[in-house]
Amino acid sequence: MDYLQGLNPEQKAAVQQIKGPVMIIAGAGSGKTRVITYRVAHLLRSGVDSFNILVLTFTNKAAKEMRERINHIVGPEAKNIWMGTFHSVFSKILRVEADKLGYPNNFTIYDTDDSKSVIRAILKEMQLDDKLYSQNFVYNRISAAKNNLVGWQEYQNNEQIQADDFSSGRGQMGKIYEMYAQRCYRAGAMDFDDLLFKTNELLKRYPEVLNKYQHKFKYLMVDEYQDTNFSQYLIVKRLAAVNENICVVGDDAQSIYAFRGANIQNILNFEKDYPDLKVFKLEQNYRSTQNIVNVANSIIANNKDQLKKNVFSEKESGDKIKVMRAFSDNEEGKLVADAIMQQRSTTGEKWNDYAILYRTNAQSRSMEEALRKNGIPYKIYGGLSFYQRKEIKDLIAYFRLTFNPNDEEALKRVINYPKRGIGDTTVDRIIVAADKNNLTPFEVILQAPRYVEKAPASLNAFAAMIQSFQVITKNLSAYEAALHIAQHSGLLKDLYEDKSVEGLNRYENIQELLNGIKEFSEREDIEEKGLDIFMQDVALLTNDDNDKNKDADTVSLMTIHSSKGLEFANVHVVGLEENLFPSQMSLNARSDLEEERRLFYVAVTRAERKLTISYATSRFKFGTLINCEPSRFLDEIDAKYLELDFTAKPAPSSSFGNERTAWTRKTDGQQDTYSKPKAATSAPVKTTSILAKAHVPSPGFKPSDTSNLQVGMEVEHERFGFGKVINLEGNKPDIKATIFFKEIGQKQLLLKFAKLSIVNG
DNA sequence: CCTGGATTATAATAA
DNA sequence: ATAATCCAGG
Repeated sequence: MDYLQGLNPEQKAAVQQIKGPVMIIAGAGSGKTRVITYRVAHLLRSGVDSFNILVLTFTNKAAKEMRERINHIVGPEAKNIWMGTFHSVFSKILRVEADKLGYPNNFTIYDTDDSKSVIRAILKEMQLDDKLYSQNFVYNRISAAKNNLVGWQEYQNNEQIQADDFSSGRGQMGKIYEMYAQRCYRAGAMDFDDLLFKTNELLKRYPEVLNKYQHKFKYLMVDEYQDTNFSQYLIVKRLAAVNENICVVGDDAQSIYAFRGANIQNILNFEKDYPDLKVFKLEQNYRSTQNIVNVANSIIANNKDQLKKNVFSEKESGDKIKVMRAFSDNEEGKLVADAIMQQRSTTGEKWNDYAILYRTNAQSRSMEEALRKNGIPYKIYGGLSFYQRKEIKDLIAYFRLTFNPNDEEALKRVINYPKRGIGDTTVDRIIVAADKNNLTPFEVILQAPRYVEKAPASLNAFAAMIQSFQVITKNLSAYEAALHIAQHSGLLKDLYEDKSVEGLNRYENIQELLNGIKEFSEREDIEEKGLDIFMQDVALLTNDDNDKNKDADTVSLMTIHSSKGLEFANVHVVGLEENLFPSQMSLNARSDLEEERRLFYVAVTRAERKLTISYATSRFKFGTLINCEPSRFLDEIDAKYLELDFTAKPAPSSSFGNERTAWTRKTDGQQDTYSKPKAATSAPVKTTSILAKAHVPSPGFKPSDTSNLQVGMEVEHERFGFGKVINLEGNKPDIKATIFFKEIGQKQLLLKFAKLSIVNG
């Protein structure tokens, strides 16, 4: 097959330029993926060994799609090509080389939750103001530092950074960063940013390792180059330094990951780093109608920072862009669902031809509800992934602990789940002892009586259980090992006994995970199939988990970020409101606002034939109804491309009770936002705490020994006041007393907890 | 040590 | 609206 046919001259030139540095500036819909896949095919056809090619992408979705397409063109040889996200490719390399950096080769990968949990623990220990040092702020600050290759030592020694931190009253940041790095190191764990940060360290400190990979990856390709951060940029630069066969593909207009440290300068840097590079510009859009492309161009024209290019379409001009106004978020969902319903019935398109794109995951709810009411099948991409569910994380934490007992976050997660009588107090003592004696928490537990006061016997049992897992999993397949751990940890039983709907669901999820592991055990295309191997990639998996419904005909719902690279015949972009899109957080800096605008550009350019934009004049946020203004982005579009549809009327009262109340409320003139009144009944009931404080204990109040308490005795309780014992029941440590208090009436108390002073007996 | 109700923070985007 | 966290009470 001649793969060069069907490419336009510029595309063809880019595909054929396989030597030296190449930059492809690819406008939206210009056949970028096509060029990359064909270029790989061309490399192979030109005699390049498939083992010498590395293709880097940003999302799992992109990597997967690219692999499928390359498979399709070049056949089984595609398997040998290294292809994946930055994170997955370099975690594989670190698995081989980690010992050089002092990490175990089976290091754990901490996900964002793990990282934040470590930070939370550190902040608590340091007793810092959690307003000033919020978990998110600290996390983002450390992440940004790592993405710019600033380690904790440099962080502490950098005057500029220190000055910034001190002036914002956060002088302890450097110390927190240090502790965080050391905690992770002690736990044998790398966070997401470490996967890139440590790769840089590796390539910098070990020239022979760098050399090895420079010669392995003789040909590099990087997709979405505009989204690389400094850390990624430097890895690529280092790897490419010898052969300089590097091809980057990107579109500055679609740079939407600055929040993750992406630096649009990397595209400009590229020209400086490789003065003899060849640049190709793909400007013809093959995806969308002229109207859609024109609208996109008119949007992006509002940005100052951009490379010059002229994206154009030669398709028909197409429909105008429809703008719908709704009165609430729920009504917006209804309008969208109705529009899809109606259009599909006249055109006979498939559900697959429709996508709903939004700025934030939280907006999916009103859309989902409306689709469900109309019986429209849909699939949500992104959001909470399968591997982020609590029960899945719990079981995986057991796996993690088995292979890396120093994994502190996994330990904290399961040490008392299912309940085995090891409470927070004991865990805190273990951590303190670990810090003091420079041990890992698990090492402390192994010698609990020596380090931990009042160590419960269950600690021993717990350690023994984990050790038994370590032994047993050695000789079992991944599936058998996983099942063994699920059963013997007690987790499976705990979930089985929960007969609630959610409990049933959780149990099924565990079964699903086990099934997934079983499939992995039975794969024939890989050599090693232990549970430890399965575990290596789990932290990097996102939602493309078990796509058993992959081919189902459904409407797609996703954030604009995750829609990048995809295309749909009909696209609804919803929630075009000030403070939502553009996001409120973006209004302070021009650069942030421009990124929002590029995001809007990405959204618009997903559409092939029909684009519909909508906004609501009010929506619920944090359970409160707020008023919304239409987005400034709407004003930026030349009106000649738009068709306004403001026919929607406020919904009738019956189905939108909430809103009706809200509107009525508003006309009171009392308030312009409205939240549901607190349940009226709750007001007068605040029993114990209010009443209890009414009693002032007698001076010199001291709890008595109540082991010989008898019915009829009079006692005083610190808060409940004076009372008389009217009944005693139960056995020794759990004796329950029924006492009639003068002020508040009858109460039942457990003697081992209640502090009672015997007044007379 | 454990539980459930009250209180509080949270929703900007992804690996 | 809801998940995480806190805290009193058992």
